[in-house]
Amino acid sequence: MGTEDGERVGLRERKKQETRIALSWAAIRLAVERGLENVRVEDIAAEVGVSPRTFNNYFSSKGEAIAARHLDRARWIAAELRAQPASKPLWEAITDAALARFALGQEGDGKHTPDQQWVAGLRLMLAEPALQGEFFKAGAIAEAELAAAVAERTGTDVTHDLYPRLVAGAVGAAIAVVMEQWMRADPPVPIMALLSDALRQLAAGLPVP
Amino acid sequence: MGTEDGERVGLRERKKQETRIALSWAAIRLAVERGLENVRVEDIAAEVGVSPRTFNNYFSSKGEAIAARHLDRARWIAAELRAQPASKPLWEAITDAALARFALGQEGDGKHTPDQQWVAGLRLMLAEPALQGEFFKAGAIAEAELAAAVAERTGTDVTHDLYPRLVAGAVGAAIAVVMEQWMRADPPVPIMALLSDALRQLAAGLPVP
DNA sequence: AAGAATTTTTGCGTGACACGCAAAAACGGG
DNA sequence: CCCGTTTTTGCGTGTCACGCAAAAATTCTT
Repeated sequence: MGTEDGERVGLRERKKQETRIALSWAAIRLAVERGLENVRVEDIAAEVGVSPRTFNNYFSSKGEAIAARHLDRARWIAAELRAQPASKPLWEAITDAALARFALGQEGDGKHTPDQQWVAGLRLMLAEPALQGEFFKAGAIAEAELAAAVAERTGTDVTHDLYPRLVAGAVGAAIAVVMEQWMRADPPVPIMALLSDALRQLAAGLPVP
Repeated sequence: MGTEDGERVGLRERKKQETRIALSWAAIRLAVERGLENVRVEDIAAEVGVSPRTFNNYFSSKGEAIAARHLDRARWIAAELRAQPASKPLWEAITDAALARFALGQEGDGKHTPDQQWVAGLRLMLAEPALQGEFFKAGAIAEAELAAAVAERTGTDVTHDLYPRLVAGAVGAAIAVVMEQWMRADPPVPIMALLSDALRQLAAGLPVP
């Protein structure tokens, strides 16, 4: 066991992550192009230049592969919260953390969003019933990590106290609602505005408007 | 078409609902007893006295069958909210509606809970990764109905306003957290207490305790 | 009440999938 | 440059979801 914990990225791990991500993106791209039903596992594997059997070494289903990108992205929110200065009040920190993760796709100029692919994937996951389960499951995993981060920050206990998971759940729900709303806003509205608005309402106790 | 809208329950629909529910319960019971992996669709169908093919006329997967009971139960919360007097403030109405739906399994006497089966199913759905997706999906459907009820009551618009879905999402998350906490509370704690506490915290803006 | 018209159930066939297992290939370290 | 470990791959198997059309059941019509 040569290196300690600090440098855990063996050149091998790196490679694995790369194919993992490549498989995930390939799955999304193909599903968006031809529709989920017209994509076989075989196609995804071929796209990445890997055997069909190998696909199942990374993901146990098409849906999991597609949701993987969403999961990774959602995980980062918890990490971002931990990175916030401890002095910042909780809700402010949460808002900043969430906003930091969504600083994308909001410029209206000619610049084509690089995450257009991700948005398409999101739209797909919300539309296809076969994917919705995986989508929510990913959200739940991210919420668990967020709950841990909240517990850390507030000095509460994830297993005994309701509070951290309550916060994580509410925030997760808010993000989900915001993303959905943002995707079908006909006169496009900046996602940051929606998000900070939603979180503000949450922290205000969701009073009847 | 003889009867109006009032009596829409044809004797036929009734029968369908019955087999649907029977299939669902059978799926839960078998999965709880032997573990999900050791239950084939064939077994569930046999249990109800119906052909395997018919099972798939009702549910498109084992998971969906198991989650069906949860879905039905969750749906009732929206209905219960609509039944609350319009004069009651929103959060009070929501709390009462939710509590009404969970007035079960909380007596500590020798009486064996009739919903023990349901609790076992719930535990199963949270434990088995293959079921979690369906579980959350059911929650999302119920949340959508709850959002509609909230919109009705508050005079907001489900499609344009963030508010009703925000409330529904937060309440859904709270219920999920409460159920999870309740199921693994070692000194059993009444679910009603947990639930009203969680909702109170929500309505208070989730201040750091 | 008997036949007609729906609706539901069923059987069969098909395409796809997830996964266990063991051989083969790739890779990293000494 | 060879050895041990990890990863990839091929193959076989059991399960599953679903389309389709015949058969059975149930409701409606007159």
